[in-house]
Amino acid sequence: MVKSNIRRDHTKEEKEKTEDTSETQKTECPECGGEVSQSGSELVCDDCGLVIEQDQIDHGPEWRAFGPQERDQKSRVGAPMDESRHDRGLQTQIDFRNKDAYGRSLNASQRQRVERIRKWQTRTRTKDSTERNLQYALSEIDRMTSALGVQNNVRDIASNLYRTSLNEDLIRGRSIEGVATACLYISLRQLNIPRSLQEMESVSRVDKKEIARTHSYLVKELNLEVQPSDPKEYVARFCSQLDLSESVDKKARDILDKAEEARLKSGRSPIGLAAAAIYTAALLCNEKRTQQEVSEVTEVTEVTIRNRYKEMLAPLGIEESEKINSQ
DNA sequence: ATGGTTTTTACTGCGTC
DNA sequence: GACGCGGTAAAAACCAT
Repeated sequence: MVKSNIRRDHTKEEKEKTEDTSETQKTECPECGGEVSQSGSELVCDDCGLVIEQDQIDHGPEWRAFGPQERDQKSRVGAPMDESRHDRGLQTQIDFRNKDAYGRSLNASQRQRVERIRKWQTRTRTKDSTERNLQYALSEIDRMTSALGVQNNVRDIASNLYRTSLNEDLIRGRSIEGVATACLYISLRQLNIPRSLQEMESVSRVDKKEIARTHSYLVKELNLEVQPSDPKEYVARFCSQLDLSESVDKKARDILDKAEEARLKSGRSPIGLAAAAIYTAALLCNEKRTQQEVSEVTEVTEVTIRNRYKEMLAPLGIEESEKINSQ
């Protein structure tokens, strides 16, 4: 039901206020420019009678309540679904106590009955291999997210992704671990908090290669959009791992911006670029870290850092002399 | 499969502390 | 002599064809 009855006799300001919250923003008639008002489920021009909109969608509940208790009774919302549970946290729980709703103990036959129901409840909760698969995968995703120390929303997105790949029958012939890790990897990328394949490998039970393979497979099969990660997304994390100050962090981002202008990014690994930028930035800020130290936390070889660093020096023209001074 | 590009591995030489 | 760093060649990985 549309709240037309309230509309009619409102003063102008109040009318505008209510219109803001509703889905219609039109205040004047497109034909004659006259004032528009709500009539039943239609939006009608007061002057010419033109029906501007009909069959509007009411986003409110379809029931009516005449008091708080009634509202509580009729409301059907409850705890949110939890994507990280194999049944989204919607399973039925049967109390372990042998008491009825009033707290009285059950008699022998009732107790037997309840025990039988309870037994089947736990048996059917994870009813087939699919559900067991899901349960295992989700617990793995959970384990890996906490091992990586990222927020729980990542876990939910990864869980959801795993669920859809399971529904699409993409797991067949692949390890549950591999797919679970790939899902997590993709989710992290989508949320712009990327982790390198090495980092994924360190928390997963499968090797880098399989993660990468499964990742590209999932991306292809599910038509996901996973754009290459931005080197800047790694900077903050690596900087703090290296105990570098804010200014280095900022400098490294500047360097990456300049590197982008100089078209140095294409084809190069984002992490390699980030590593070199951090190395250079630390050098310029007199908080020097050795190539080896940077290499250790970024898991990029010193050779790559050197090569990127060398390339970056040219576009940073001014910086080169500075660098020579500091040495 | 293949060829081109990038990264890694492994090693050497140079200068500095 | 250990260390940081720059360089190199070859292997491995990666990518598009």
